[in-house]
Amino acid sequence: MPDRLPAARSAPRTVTLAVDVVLLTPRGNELAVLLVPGETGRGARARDRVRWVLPSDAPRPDELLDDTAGRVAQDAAGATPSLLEQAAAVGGARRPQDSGSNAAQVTISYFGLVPDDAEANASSRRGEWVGLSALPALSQRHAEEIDVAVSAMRARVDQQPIAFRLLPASFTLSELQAVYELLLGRRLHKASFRRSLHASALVEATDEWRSEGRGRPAQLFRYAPPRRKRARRGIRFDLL
Amino acid sequence: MPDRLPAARSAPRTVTLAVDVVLLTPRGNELAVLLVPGETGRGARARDRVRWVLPSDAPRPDELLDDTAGRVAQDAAGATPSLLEQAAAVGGARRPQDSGSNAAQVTISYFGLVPDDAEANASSRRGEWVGLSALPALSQRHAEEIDVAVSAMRARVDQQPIAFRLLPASFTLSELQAVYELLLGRRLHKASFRRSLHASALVEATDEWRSEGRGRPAQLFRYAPPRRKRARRGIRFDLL
DNA sequence: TGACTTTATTAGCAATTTGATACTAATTCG
DNA sequence: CGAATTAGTATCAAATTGCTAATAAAGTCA
Repeated sequence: MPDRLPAARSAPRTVTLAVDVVLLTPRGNELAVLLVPGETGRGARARDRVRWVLPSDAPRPDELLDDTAGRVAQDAAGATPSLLEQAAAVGGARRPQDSGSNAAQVTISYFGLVPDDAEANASSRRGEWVGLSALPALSQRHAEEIDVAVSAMRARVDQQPIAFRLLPASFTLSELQAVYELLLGRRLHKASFRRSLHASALVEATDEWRSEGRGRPAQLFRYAPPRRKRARRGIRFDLL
Repeated sequence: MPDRLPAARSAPRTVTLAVDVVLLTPRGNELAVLLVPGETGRGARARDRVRWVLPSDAPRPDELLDDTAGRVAQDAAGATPSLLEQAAAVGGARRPQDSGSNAAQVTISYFGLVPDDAEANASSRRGEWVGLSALPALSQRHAEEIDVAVSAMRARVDQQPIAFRLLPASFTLSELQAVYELLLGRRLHKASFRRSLHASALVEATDEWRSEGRGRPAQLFRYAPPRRKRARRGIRFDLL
């Protein structure tokens, strides 16, 4: 009944845009996220204790968002993430703490995975890997972004074969299971894990074995996705 | 080895921001998406046939992205969507076709669900509901957005109880199954559907029944989510 | 009214999948 | 050699699933 708004898009509004990246890597028994030192400000007020922030930058002219995320990740981790996907976009309203800027702030947040070995070779890493269970004080926004990123990653774990992105070309089944447990944050049943893995034919055995100190040597496998139609299952109400 | 980029975020860059909304509603045997007539331009070149576009607008000053999406949806559908979630953000690079604008374009795309009955009461709808199987010619970008939105919606179907958003407070189990089949785009087995639904205890029976023409009357149920821990299942390699 | 159609709901059952425990295999350590 | 350790399997009961069919409660129509 009240006046309708015009169909045409209103005049474009300018905002400042930031691309944040939540990089995750295996670290011992849990996932770690890459944090970089926050800006301490030119004034260098010494009493300000170091705050940690997520790697972030604005897109450069004519740079695609995905490319910005890749650049931010490469710059911060000193390595190319083996997976980098968009997690969310937040904001719109003006942020009061953005003193000096009158524009609203929009943040596009990405999550990425960095394999262990890529990290080891990183010659130019900025920031530190911090275990998820021992995060320092972060801004509310960054803490939420990490939560959202981890959730988005976990939601993709059994939709896409992202676990293999954290492993080298050949790996043992125990390593694969450990990656899954790390990504999901819970233990998995060994026999069931191997049974469904074999049934899926996602991996193929190589003729190599690796002896890792004590215990029986493990056979090495490689990721070899079959090209078949995915079977459709019933609804999973138990996930609701 | 090469010079590292400075840690500090580079100077904020302004972009124009658009929020697109992919609204979906049940329509007979399939889902329909809400399209609005495209801008024909001031010059009104008559030979330009009407093109359809997704409802879209730029955020207003100090408006959160989610609020922008809600406003665009309300304005286009004449009703409030019962679900509205962010699907993706794309862009970054300058779009050549944006003549007159030098800024890059970023689009945040949302998907939403509009129940049948809300739609019926819509007094001020703009645009038309078009079945997904009979979409008119759309821009590449809008066609992709619809695909992404439908995929994002389907990915959430068995993660969140979004199916109930398309139904009134009480409904028959056949209606519920029909909604699921519509959302997922495939048929479901009746007995299995009811069995797992009952096992989940997501719905509770009312003492009402509805007679819908011929056939045995169906009992009405209401959505009554239990507050319990979700059971964790094994990995689903068969989805990869 | 009474047979027939239609839709809802439930039973029964075979096949598959899952979770748990235990068992065998191959290696290092002492 | 024997204990400890890690890898990989076997076995089995319980739970889940897909399917067919039975039963229930209406309408339709001769």
